[in-house]
Amino acid sequence: MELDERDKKVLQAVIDSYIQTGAPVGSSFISEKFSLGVSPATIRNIMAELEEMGLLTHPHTSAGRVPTDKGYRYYIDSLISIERNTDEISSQLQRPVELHGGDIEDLMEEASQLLARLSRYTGVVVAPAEPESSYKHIEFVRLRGRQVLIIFVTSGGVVQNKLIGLDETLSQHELNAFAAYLDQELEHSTLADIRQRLLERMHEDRAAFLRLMEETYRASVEVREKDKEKVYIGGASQILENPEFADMEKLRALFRAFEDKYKLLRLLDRAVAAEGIKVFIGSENPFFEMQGCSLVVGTYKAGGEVIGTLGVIGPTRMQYRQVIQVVDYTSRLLSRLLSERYQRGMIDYDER
Amino acid sequence: MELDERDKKVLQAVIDSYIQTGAPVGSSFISEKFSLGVSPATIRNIMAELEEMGLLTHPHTSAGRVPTDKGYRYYIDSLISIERNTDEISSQLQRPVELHGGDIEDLMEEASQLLARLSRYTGVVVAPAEPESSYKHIEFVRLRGRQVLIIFVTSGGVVQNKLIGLDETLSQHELNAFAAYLDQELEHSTLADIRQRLLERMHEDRAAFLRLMEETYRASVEVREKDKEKVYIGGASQILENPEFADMEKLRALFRAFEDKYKLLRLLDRAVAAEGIKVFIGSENPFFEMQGCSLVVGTYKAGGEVIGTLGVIGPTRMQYRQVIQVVDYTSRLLSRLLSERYQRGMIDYDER
DNA sequence: CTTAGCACTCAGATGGTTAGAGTGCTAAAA
DNA sequence: TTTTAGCACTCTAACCATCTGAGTGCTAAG
Repeated sequence: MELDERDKKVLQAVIDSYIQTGAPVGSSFISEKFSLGVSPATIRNIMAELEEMGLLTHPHTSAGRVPTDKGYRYYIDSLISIERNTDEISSQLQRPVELHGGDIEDLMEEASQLLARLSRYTGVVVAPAEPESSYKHIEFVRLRGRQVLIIFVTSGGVVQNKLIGLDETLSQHELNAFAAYLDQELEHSTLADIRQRLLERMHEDRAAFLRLMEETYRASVEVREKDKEKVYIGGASQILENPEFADMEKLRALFRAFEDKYKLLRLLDRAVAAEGIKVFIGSENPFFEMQGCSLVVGTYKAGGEVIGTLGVIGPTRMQYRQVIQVVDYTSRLLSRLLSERYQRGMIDYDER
Repeated sequence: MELDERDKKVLQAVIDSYIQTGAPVGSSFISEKFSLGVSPATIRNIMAELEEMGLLTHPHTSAGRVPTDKGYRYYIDSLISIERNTDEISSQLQRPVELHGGDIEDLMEEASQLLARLSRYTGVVVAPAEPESSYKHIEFVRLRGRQVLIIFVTSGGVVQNKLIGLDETLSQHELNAFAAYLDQELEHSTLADIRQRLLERMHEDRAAFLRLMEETYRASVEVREKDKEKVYIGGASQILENPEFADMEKLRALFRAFEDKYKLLRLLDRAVAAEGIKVFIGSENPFFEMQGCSLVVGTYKAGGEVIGTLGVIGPTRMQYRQVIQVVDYTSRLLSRLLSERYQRGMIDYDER
């Protein structure tokens, strides 16, 4: 695909205009608004070339040109230069953004909403994966009656809790003893190990604690599941502002996709590999069979390590330049906050 | 408002038909399909009366009749008899529904999705309020480096956790001692008391624990906030299936309302007072300024006490009879599960 | 290689006509 | 007095024809 300078300029002009207005772009429009110093006729010739290469299309004979997915791809890969300039975004905000979620869940929720607010599309954040978490601590708290609260803590700081009712009364003392026993038995085990060992123990141990073990086992399973599932979506309603979603069929498909968190997750996770920001355009993505939708994904880190992904979903006709900046900005912001929070006292982060 | 038997039958016929088809109902249609033994002309006269009373309207001169909000109100209050018959719903399901969420959050999420699935509209569940929770237990777990996990447990079994980084290293031993100290100090205090006392102590105590106290204080504040906020919405996309939401403006307003959880919460909470099932039609509700939307709300209980609300949001033209049954069914189901879960060993619930 | 000129195409707007559904009213029938 | 048949009237939605304008593609001249 060899485009000379002028071809590139025309392609860029068409895509920029189309992103702006949403209407097919005609040759005379380009010739007038962009000072390329050539007549509409020449522009037409170039457009015809670009169409031949599959970068533009025609809705119908007498309409202007519209970018294809391939066109957007080229646009993003070669034409726009993204300024990694957080200042530009910061200055758009009346006051510096603050995320202050008390716990991680709140923080993720807020981050997804921030993405939505800044981009005017829909924000998505996938909670940190906890791949190598191991056993840290268990606690049984006796509440009124025979209720016992199981609190299961992993080395990564993930807490799974579960309220159960026992068939017989156990004192707090007995519970503590049993917790201490488990702490000792399971120290440093991985989640998989824990499950294995608990199963073994359940065949030997006293009946009184059987139920506790059983439930601890379940809690350990749920740690994994819970973590896997968490996808935060912010500003889903914003996407309705875009005229491209006037079509009910499309809209329904999109919202169903939002509800199918598992698919979204797989989609977002593909971006984890690389550290930069990735853009998936329209049909490019096999997991998200949504025509007309693009996705801008980035990652966030804590303590120098990539631990999760976040991004923006919008129509293919998206303000890519701005959105890429927004994702970049938010990913840095979130990374900084997480690092501050987790590592205070260990590492000094001073990139404010 | 005195309607004789025949008037009522006509009103019911009109509303039933309209709910079914979504199209304005004409006099001849009623006369034919419902065996009232009168001619269309008579039906027309009756319809005119009903219109005068504000129970029906006219989209335009030559169209059939459509119920007004007032009409629906009358319909629900006086015309439909709801069979509290869970069998009818159960038999609609291929297999009995099961909710099996590991923790409460999962359970609520599943319940909202169940509501949506059964009703074909959108399900909403408000998490149990924890009005009178008091202090139960605190735990500090040392993770790697200077990270400490604070686990704050209330008497109701709500767990708030928070990961912090300290400026200096404290041993697990020291942490335990401090936790024991707090356990003793704060035993049986209400949340408000705790905050009060922590603030007092923070002026006296050793600097080393100051940070811990501070964060414990914050955690106690967040328990409250976290609880307040949780609204689970299931099947929001389902509402798109209804033709009445083809109007983008309406749709946007609705989805924005879904995102404004706080408002939803206030709306749902109004239903807590009474135990039965309530229906809010269209404009009847001041908090939810949505024309064209109705809400069917119920409550759920644990151990005989009402602890939360749940409901279905759909268009005013809603299958009320079915939805009321669905809400009733789900509320019983959820109540039973919660009771089993919380109270196992204390009370025997055997209404399966 | 560029550009002016021109015929051609097609979507979308405009407007008039028609068919059909359903009403309200009146006067006759029960 | 109530019900009903009959009929004129109203309004929507669908259909069709027409028109306009935007924008193209092609050709031939610059």
